[in-house]
Amino acid sequence: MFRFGYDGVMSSVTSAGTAVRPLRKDAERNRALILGAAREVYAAQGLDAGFDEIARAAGVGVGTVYRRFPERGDLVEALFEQEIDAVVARVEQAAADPDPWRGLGDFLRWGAEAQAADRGLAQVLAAAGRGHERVAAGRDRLRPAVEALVRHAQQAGVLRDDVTEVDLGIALAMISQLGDAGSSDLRDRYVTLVLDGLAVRRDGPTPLPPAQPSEDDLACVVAPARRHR
Amino acid sequence: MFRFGYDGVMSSVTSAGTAVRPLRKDAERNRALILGAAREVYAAQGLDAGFDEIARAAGVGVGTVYRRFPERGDLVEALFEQEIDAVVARVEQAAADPDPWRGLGDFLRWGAEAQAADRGLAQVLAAAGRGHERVAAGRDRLRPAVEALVRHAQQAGVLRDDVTEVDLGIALAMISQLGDAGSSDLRDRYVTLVLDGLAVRRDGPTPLPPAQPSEDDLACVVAPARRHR
Amino acid sequence: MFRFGYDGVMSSVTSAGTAVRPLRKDAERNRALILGAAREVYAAQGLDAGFDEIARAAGVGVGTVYRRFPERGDLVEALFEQEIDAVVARVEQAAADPDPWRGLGDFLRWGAEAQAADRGLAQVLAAAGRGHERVAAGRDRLRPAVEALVRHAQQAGVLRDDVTEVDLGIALAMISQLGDAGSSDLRDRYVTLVLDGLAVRRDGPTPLPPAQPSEDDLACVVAPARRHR
Amino acid sequence: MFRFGYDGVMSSVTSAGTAVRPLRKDAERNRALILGAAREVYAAQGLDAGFDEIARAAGVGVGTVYRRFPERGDLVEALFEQEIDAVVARVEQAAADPDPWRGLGDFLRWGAEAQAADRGLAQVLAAAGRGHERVAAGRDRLRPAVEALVRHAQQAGVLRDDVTEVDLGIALAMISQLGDAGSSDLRDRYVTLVLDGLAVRRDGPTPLPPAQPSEDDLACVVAPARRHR
DNA sequence: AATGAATGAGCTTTCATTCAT
DNA sequence: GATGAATGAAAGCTCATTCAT
Repeated sequence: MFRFGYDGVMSSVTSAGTAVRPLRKDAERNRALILGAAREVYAAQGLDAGFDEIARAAGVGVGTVYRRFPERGDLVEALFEQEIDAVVARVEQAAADPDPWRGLGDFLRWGAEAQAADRGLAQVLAAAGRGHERVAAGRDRLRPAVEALVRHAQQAGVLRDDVTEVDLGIALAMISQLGDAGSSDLRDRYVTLVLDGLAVRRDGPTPLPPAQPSEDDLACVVAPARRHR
Repeated sequence: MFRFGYDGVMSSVTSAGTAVRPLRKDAERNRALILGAAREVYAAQGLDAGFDEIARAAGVGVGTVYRRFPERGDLVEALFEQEIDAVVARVEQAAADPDPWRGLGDFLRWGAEAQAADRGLAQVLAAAGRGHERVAAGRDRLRPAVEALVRHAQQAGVLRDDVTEVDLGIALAMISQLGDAGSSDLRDRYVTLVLDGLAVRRDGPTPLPPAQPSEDDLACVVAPARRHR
Repeated sequence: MFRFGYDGVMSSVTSAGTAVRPLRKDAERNRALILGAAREVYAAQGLDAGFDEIARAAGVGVGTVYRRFPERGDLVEALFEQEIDAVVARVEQAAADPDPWRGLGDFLRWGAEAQAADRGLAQVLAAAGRGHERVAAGRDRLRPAVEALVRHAQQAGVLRDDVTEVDLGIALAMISQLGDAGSSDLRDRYVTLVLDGLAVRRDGPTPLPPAQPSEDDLACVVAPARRHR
Repeated sequence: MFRFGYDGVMSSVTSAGTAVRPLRKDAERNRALILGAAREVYAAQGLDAGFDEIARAAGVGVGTVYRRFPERGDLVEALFEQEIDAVVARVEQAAADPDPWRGLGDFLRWGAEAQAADRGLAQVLAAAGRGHERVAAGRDRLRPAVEALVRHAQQAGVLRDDVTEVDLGIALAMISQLGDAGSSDLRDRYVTLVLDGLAVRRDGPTPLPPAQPSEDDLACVVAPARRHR
């Protein structure tokens, strides 16, 4: 589903392969607790959540969070690094689909759901260019996978030739604007619309689920960019 | 261009026609000052800006802002009411275009620019369902105009039949995710993509400006949902 | 005795004569409360005391302290400005003494007591060169008075000619090292020693009070530069 | 010059001769490392420096510092014990000078420099009475030496008869107020002043180096009791 | 015994809202 | 009705000390 589990990779080796001194066992455990809690809290509240709250959710002291992630960006980066793995996996799966168009659609639908379920993920992914080393490294891992997905679909003649890997990322960002309020069906509706825009050619529109968005779906489907308290 | 001017309508009468006790002249003047300042401040900083800042920009005390708009939502609503007029005007202009497809495209392009230029507008529009009375009233004025735009385009056989007025609002919201960092050309690229999705049928893709989004356009085009400090 | 009272000067005019917009009456009252509390707290604990404590002592919220004195230095400066008035007054009184030597001695003895009674004063005076505008202004007011004191004593042929106003300040700083633990008599002992160093010539030592410093007077007379917790 | 070297005395036996269970060899090594580091860190930052910093400088864990010196005072005491040896040596050298006045002066000048060079030493010496057993023991070793110095100078008729060993300690403490900012010459100026106060009689003032303390020497010569941040 | 990770109280600072003037 | 000073809860962060490894 849409939870990104801790991948179990010992953090003594970052995904990029850089070797660092392994953490003590308890420190490692806490690091994992913190990342897990951060994911949960960020998912629910977005990246603005305070360290205090994350610490409480993780069952550790604030100091511990600060020790492990001296600045907020460090935590976001570490989270990004974990989540990027899940995204990469999903992209590769999509690229491997014998029907490239279905693969592409599945990926976008998944992205819509994942971002709807995890407010923080959407922000982290939107930040995919900012931040530094590790985020860059994450993007470096992501890029080839998305490129493959795009290439396959283009070679199959279903995805328009003038879009690139970057465009797919931006499409995902636009889709993330669909918040978590509406139904999954409703989100599909707009993913389908975007997909129709990405298609090489169409003889007619792809049927849009659901039948009709209700009058106040607008009210509820758009991501509450920010509560107006 | 993308500034929404104060429409001059005495606020002693809401657009919906409800009569309320008119404000003293100086109070009315302050109300206008505050709304003007709010638009300016919200445009630059988004709806998170504090009342303090708005008060300073308006040249009044914070207390005055609170008296006039007891809660933040009230101010957003009042702003929405003003801005909705500009949007309505733009939609009507679009609907009047002899070429309905061009009208639709022009409107979306305008919406992309307007929201890029005014961070608060994007949030206000996204909030188009929340809030109560006055927002509802605003939407009531907006709906027919957008419906006309949609109907015209559909009757001309260019806009797919399965989209409604609501879908256009949501499309606008998705587009608002494209922040103000990239070029206008870059924004057009994605508006074009969405338009291609909205078209009834296409024999091929509409050329996308600009030639190619650079690798880090992703970084800069997506609206910084929130700085991660 | 060694308390420096609020001088009652409306703070709408700084001692240096610069005119500023007068504070609202209640703000002025709070300002005075804060300064009074700060003096009390600083006297007892030194300049390291937190704003929280001062706010509590003053009976106002922390925010009020921050509003009035955005950074710690501002508060110290304001305090310095008030206290400098008391010092100037004392110096002038000393300089007016028909017996210049007695005047000088009285002043140093007073300085020893005042600094013993107010740990913060000692630090503020020691800072007499650091800090900025207002401190500089304070020193400018202080200098002529001390110069007069020095000049009178030198013209009377009792104070050595090779010392200046600056030396007196430094002597005071050295004396401040005698904390508040010992008796006033004990402090006098060392003031007398310094005075004997400042005298033009002596046929013999001036009698030192008290008879004999006890073995552990050393322990208790020296200012606890810092508790070793 | 003003560094106090570790005297090499095995600390398994306190200077006072009390036998305690000897430490394991590695523990003993760590103890020495910690003391060395503490001296260095305290010299630079004063006694407020945290155990963390000392541990890092010593290359051991904080826990080790706490095990060896359960409270800060213990470390200060141990340091005092080491440094007292250097002071004793210097006092004895001064007392042995054929010219007792020169000996006394040299000692005070040395004390001024040593304390200026080592912010922690000044505080440790000022603490010469607080703390318990070991400090008392240290003082017991120091006292006779200083008494000898005083006695010699008094017998030679140059040092006033009404001062004692204790007074010399306090004079040193006063001198320590002269920080490390000014020149050595400047410090000499005030040592000379104090010496003039200690002299039995003078026909005139001893020339004070340097010619004139500049206006802002006051600012820089006085030990910054504490930064006001 | 050594280690350094964990702790959490405490201090600083901000800011949305209230309220005395 | 207008003002902006006051408020105090809340968030950020540090650091002396403890304790699991």
